[in-house]
Amino acid sequence: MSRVRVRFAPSPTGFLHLGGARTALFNWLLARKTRGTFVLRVEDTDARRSSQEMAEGIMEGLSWLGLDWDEGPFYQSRRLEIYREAAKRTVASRHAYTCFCSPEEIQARSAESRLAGRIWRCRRCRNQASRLVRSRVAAGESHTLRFRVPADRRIVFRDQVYGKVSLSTENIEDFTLLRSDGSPTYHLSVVADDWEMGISHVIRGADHLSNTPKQILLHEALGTQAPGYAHLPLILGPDKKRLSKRNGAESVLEYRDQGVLPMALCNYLALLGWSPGDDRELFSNGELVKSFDLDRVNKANAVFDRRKLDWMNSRYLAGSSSQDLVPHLQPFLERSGYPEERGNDGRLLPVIRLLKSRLNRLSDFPEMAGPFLTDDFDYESKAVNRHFSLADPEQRSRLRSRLEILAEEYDQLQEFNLENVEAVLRGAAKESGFKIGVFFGAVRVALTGRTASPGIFDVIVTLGRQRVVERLTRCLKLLQ
RNA sequence: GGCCCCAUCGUCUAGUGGCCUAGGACGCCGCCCUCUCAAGGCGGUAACACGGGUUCGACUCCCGUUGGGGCUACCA
Repeated sequence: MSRVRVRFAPSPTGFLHLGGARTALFNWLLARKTRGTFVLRVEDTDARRSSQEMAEGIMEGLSWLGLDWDEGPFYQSRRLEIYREAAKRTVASRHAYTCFCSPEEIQARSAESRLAGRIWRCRRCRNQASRLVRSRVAAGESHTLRFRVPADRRIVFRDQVYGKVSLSTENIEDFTLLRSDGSPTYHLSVVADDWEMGISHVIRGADHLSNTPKQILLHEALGTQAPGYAHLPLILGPDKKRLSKRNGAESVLEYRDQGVLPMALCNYLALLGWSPGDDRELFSNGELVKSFDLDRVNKANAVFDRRKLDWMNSRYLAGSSSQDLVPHLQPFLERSGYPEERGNDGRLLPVIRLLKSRLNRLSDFPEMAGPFLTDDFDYESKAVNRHFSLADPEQRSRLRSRLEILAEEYDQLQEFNLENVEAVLRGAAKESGFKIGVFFGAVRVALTGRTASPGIFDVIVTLGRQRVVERLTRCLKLLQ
């Protein structure tokens, strides 16, 4: 079997959205699984709509996801000679013809044909004598190059996902090869490049399924071998409509900025349209590569479900080592005003260890970690009201003195470890006469300002003796 | 409109003629664990779009209907 060479060929006219990322991922997975080559090609033949910024954004997205490419980026705008050469050959072999119709003219006539349920052909230009064509071109008349789609042929190809697909040429219009400015259009450049770059498998969205016969026709005309095709079902937004700006088609970098881990997104995307055939859902990068198989790709479109992504992300967060999370967490800490935590791993790591299993997104961390990173955190009024504002003055003073004693005990404690801390706190609760939940609740508020936190003993040990004593003492005045 | 493709719980999916009184996951609900909140464990809720065939037997094969998506550009 020949070497696998696949490509991801985004058009830099928009962001790398979920659909594009999934296409890139599947190409990458196949390349890595087969030890093949993953090529990045930027399809920027439409100069008007393409931009270098978009291209860079797409590459940033790919890099973030960990989808590294082996060759490229190749820009089609810098390979125009290849397409012009290919175009020339189609003219020489009479597979293409020069069309002098104006865009307006064509639009009107093709709309007309569509209404009649037919496909449009430019009968006028299709069979013009070549001498006349030459003189009109020489006279500077604006023109395009069109593919001469043969009459009444059935194009049949085998798609690795969809199986046998067939289409009659009666339903294929004479598509444009070269624009009036001489630049190639999509079909020409893909076909020329896929051949020139030795692409073995074209893996792309199913929106190209109907385009494939045109490209096969073009390969025929150029005398080149068509690659294998595998079309991927589309990813739909929550409303079951196609992904659009308002509907999940934002850049994947948005997910990064919202605190999604790249591996979590890859894992989630992999399961959109593909399944391993067993019950596994959480994959390491290596397992994904090993398990991936084009033959197990689904045909039906899939709806993107943010909640499942969040769940998966939370599993990755919980399963990551605290050390590995540090760099991912840094931007969120800085954004929340904890820039001093940079490089301060010694202080950060225990907090990550404590909180990582409760995070859904990286962005949840600063808020949750507040009481562990600074003394200047807020006491939730709800928490203070519920746990400190005891109506009974006797209870208030009892709680107050008990917390005061607790602070003293912690201050004096020999070794400030989990066992000792727990023993002391349980003892204090017992002595206080309050129910354990009530007493622990008060301590929790005193230490974190919240009603919810990790296990109180872990909180105490993570905060450390000094802060615990300080905070217990500090909150006494709330109980005056 | 024409052509192409698709169709299992709300969502992602397993299922390739009998193993299906349809399995897993997210979500949701309940219980357990428990100092709170998560996590975790256990249990529950919920689907073969519809109608015809084929067959001893259809979620699985065929046809149609309906629904959805795609293509129909000098966009990709």
